[in-house]
Formats: sequence, C-alpha cells, structure tokens
Amino acid sequence: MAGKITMDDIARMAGVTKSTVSRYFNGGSVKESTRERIQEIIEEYNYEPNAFARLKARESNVIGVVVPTLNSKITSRVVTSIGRYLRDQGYETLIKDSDHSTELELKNLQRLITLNVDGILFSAINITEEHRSLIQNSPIPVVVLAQDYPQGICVVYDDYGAGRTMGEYIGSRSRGPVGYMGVEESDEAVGVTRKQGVLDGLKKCSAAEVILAAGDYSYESGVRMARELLDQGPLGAIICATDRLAFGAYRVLEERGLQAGKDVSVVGFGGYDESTLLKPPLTTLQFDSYGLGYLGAETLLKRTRGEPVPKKQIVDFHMIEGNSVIKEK
Amino acid sequence: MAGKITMDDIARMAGVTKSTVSRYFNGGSVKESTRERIQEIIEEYNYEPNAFARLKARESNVIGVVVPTLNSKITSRVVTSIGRYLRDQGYETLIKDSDHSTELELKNLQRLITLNVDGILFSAINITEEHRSLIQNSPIPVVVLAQDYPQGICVVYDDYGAGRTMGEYIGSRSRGPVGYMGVEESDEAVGVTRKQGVLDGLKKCSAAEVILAAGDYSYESGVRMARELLDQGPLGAIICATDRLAFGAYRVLEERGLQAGKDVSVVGFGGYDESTLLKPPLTTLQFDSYGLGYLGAETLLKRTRGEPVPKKQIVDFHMIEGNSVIKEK
DNA sequence: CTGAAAGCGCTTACAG
DNA sequence: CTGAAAGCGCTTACAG
Repeated sequence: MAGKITMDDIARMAGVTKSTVSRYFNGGSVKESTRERIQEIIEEYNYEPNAFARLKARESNVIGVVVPTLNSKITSRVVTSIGRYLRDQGYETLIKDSDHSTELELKNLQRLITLNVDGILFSAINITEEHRSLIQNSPIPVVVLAQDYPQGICVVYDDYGAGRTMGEYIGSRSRGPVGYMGVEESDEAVGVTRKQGVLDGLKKCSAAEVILAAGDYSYESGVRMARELLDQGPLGAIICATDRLAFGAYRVLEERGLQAGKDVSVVGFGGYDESTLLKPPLTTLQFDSYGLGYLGAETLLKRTRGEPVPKKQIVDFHMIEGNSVIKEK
Repeated sequence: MAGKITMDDIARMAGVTKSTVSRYFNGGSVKESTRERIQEIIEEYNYEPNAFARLKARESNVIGVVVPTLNSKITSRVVTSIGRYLRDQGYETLIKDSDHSTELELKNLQRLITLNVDGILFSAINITEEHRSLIQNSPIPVVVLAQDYPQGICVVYDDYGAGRTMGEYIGSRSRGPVGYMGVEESDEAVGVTRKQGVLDGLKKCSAAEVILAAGDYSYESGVRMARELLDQGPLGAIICATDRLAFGAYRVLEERGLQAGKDVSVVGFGGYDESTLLKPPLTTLQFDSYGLGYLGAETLLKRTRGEPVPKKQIVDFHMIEGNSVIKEK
C-alpha cells in the first residue's frame, strides 16, 4: 500500500484539501493546528510527495549529474561528494552515466534538460561543438566539471599546475632522457594542458631530451607506451599522465629486469588508492576530487538562485611521495 | 530554446494534436505520412518527451537502483552493467546512493516508490526489519541484489560456494594454523555465509587450527586484524574476506619481514584490479559483478511484465591465481 | 488561513 | 487514422 497514497488522500484524511497539504510542503501559510494534523497523517503513512509530479513548480529540486563513466575511482569520489552536498541542501541527485560514449553524453544532457531539472553538473571526456551548442542553448544552468569551458561556468583541476610541478620535480632530480606517456589530444585537460605543464616544468629545470608517447587510458596502453619508449634506449625517468598508465610501466620494467626508483624514476597523476600498494609505492599527484564535486554542486546551486559565481574555479592538488623516484645523492 | 519545447508545440508544428504525437511515441496507430511529418519536426528540434510527465502512463520506463555506496569498484561494475542492459531495453536508470547510511537506504527506497518507477533494484549493506516491511508492502516490484532475501526475489553471489572453494584450496595446500580475517556478522552475505563456506572447506581438507578475527571493510581494519592474528604465533595461511583486507595483511607481513607466498599464504575475495599489481600478485576469487547487474536488471524487467522469475539466482565466481600461496613441493 | 479552479506535459479511452 | 476530453499528482494565483 505504502506509496500509492497521493497528496489528495493525505488531504482528505486530514480534513483539508490538497492545496493546503501542498502549502504545508512548500512553506505556505498553514494554521498551526492543521499543520499538526497533516504532520500526523504524513508520518503515519510515511508519505512523501512525488517529486516528479511537480510539473508546474518553478523548481523541481532535482539536480542532474552526467558522468563519462562510473567505473572510475575519481568519478566515484566526485559523485559521492556531489550527492552529499546536494542532499544536505534538500536536493535530489539524478545520476546519468554516459559509459564512455559521446553520443550518450549528448543524449543524457538533452534528457536532463527536458526533464526540467533545476541544474546540471556536466562532465564529459571532451567537449565537442555539439556539446557546446546544447549547453549554450540550455534554459537550465549547467556547470562543467573537470574540463575547461570558456563559454560558461566550470570547475577544473589544476592540470597545468600539476603538470608543471611534476615536470620541475623530475627535471630537478633526474638525469638522462625523460619519457612521457600521455593520452590523445582530443582530451583537452589531460592530453593537452597537463602535458604542456609537464613539458614547461621539465624545460625550466633540465635540458634533458623528452620522448613523447600517446595512447588511451587503459593499463594495456600503458604497457604498450612503456615498451615503445624503452625500446628507444635507456631512460632516466618516465612521467605517466595517469597512475593507471604507470601500472603498465611497472609491468614492463619488471619484464626487463629494471626497478622503479632505482634504475629509472616513475611518476603518475591521480593518487589512486592502489598506487600506494605498488612496489615501490608510486610517487603521484592527487587531485582534490571531493573538492571538485563539492564546489561544483555549490556553484550550481548558487547559479540556480541567480547569485553571481566565478566563471572558472580551480581546485588544488598535492603530491604523494612514494619511493619510485631515484634519490639524489 | 532547446528543451522548452513540449509535445503540444511539436504537434502544432506537425499540424496534428498532441494525442497523435503521443501515439507516435507509444506505438499507437499513426498514418505513414503524418508519422514522417512528425519525425521531421522532432529531429529538427531534437525533441524528447519528458519522461517524468507520464503521470498517467501505466509504466514510466524508469528503473530505480539503490546502492550502498558509489565508492566501490564492485558497485561500479554492477551499476554500469545494469545501465547497459536497461538502456538497450529502452529504460531510464535512476541511481540513488545511500552513502553507507541505513537511514538513507530506507529513504531512497521510499522515494523511488513514490516516484512510481517501474521497478527497483535494491542493494543494501544489511536488510533490517524496516527494509523488509518496506519491500513487502511496495506496490512496485523489487529485486534484491547481493544479499539473500528469502521473502522475495534476489540475485546473489555464491558466497558460500566461494568460501568453500577457497577453504578447500587452502586446506589442501597449507600446513599450520590458518587465520581468517572476516567482517562483522551483521553483514549476512560476507560476515556469515562466506565465512561458513571457508570454515567448512577448511574442515573438509585439513585438521589445522583456525583463528578468527573480525572487523570492518577498511584497509586499516585489515592491518589491525593481521597484527592480531600474527601476534598469536606463526600462521600457515591467512584468508581474507576481501582483497582490501588482504592489502592490510601484506603491509603487516612486510613490517615483520615475512613474504606472502613464501613464508605464509595469503588469499582474498573480490578480484580487485589492484590485486594483480601487488607483489606477489594476490590469489583471489572474483565474483561476476557484471553478471549480477545484468541478471538483476533482466529479472526485474521480467517481473514488471508479470513473467515468472526464479526466486533466487546465484552468479558464478572464478579464481584468479596470483603468487601469494605457498607452492606445494 | 483555506478552498476551487486552472494548469504543468503527458496518456488514454472514447468517438468519429 | 485522428481529435476532444478527462485525468495523472502536484502547484499556484485568486477569492474569500
């Protein structure tokens, strides 16, 4: 039975009309005594209004979130953080998974718009012209997460700063050529910005030659790139665009009888839980994913209220030092 | 503009009424020529009907999923799998995260019921009396995931079988006392069933003494339990209820100058990605999470159509052999 | 403070 | 094959 009760049922039982019950929920004026009567009935039946039937309401109190995948520790952190913040603020979170498909990203965005949610947190692998046009024309506020978006509001990781920090870190303590295992440039944040940071950081601190490789985000891709780089001769250091790629590098080093932190320095980005489990533990830069989610949600809510928000916000990172970098003597 | 268009707008542009457009979407009879006209307009405006405005429809075509947390590789796999299946079948997936809170689990369940989704996939840490009563009285079909639920329909991992397999595996190749690092018994599936399997398997194949420890699911808990066990004397093997706990055990072994696979056997359950990265790689049992999600979704859809479904379905597991078990000579 | 009525975007018998 | 009308569960001016 529970759940098939409507606002009208509650109203009847409380001896009022649904208008009054609606006001009860939406902060309209209701006499203290009726308020109590309504409350009793509600508690007895465990009633909650159907959030999606508020077709005529100004706001739906639901925020949509679209993520490129759910199969990622990072995304999990971001979404968990968003959910916590929104819940505290009395909002529903509607999560849509694009499962690595650009087509689905577009569809999900479109769908959230027609669902008339109050706002959208949008995270995509890369933002195409179509994404842009959809976001631009959206009657609903959209905040873009983890990708730069000059046409609108975004909250991003400090990819350039992180890259640069890592570049300087390695540049100042490594000798010999440096290999960089990156990802395709279609991913702005990681493929372009992070890489540029690394290159600039290295250049500032060392004259070492840099050899570039590029692939996708998979473990296998890491293995392939590491082989490709090492086949070209000995390396002083390998900088990997993500920890997962570094896992692949570890595997290849082992195959070749080399040891990270002794024969060659290896570093990554991400600060995955498993990186501390490696032997030796990986030195890596961790981004503040919880901060990203929190800030994104907060910013979006401000937007929906028409409050001013920064066009772009950058969240911090910090280094987790493992033992994978050759010690200076 | 995109998104503010309603079915009525489309209808007007196509020179028909919204009744006809509605029929177009729901498979009613529409003349070929009008069908084409409607289709054109829809494509031009990228229109999609608002799924949540189907207040009067028999079905909403949305399935709710409640998960205990999003911060888990296992859950991610399950949810991704559910999403894929449902999408193929033309359903929306609405994900609700309980964030480790029993109270939220109840709330999420309640909310999905009042949202009048077509069905609910429910996964909870443990199922209390309150959960039971809510599910029992739900006017909407519910399929319980990953926990036994004799009062209704469930899809579960083979916790007993997996435990038993692992128990026999270790029992037949280990000498000396066996330590078991488990979790609290409030978690039926892992805390009780899996443990019982392990104990039965061990008993069948060995007369070795078994020392039990229990804690929560965290890495720190694994560290604590491993210390506790090893403090009581040397062990031939440590069986960990999850891989994460095994990570803690590895850490303690290292502290004490012991090596997994040489001085003591260590095994886990879960088949986490990172387990193969350990040194030595962990021998572990992996459950078929994708299968669980897929089967759960399929079963739920059958239920919504009134088709008969098994009361309980058990998904498979398989062993991933690492190098963490002492070789027999 | 409260109710009657119109409306949100859609669906569904019922006529024609 | 198509439209007019009633209705889904809720909200919102508008009277009183």
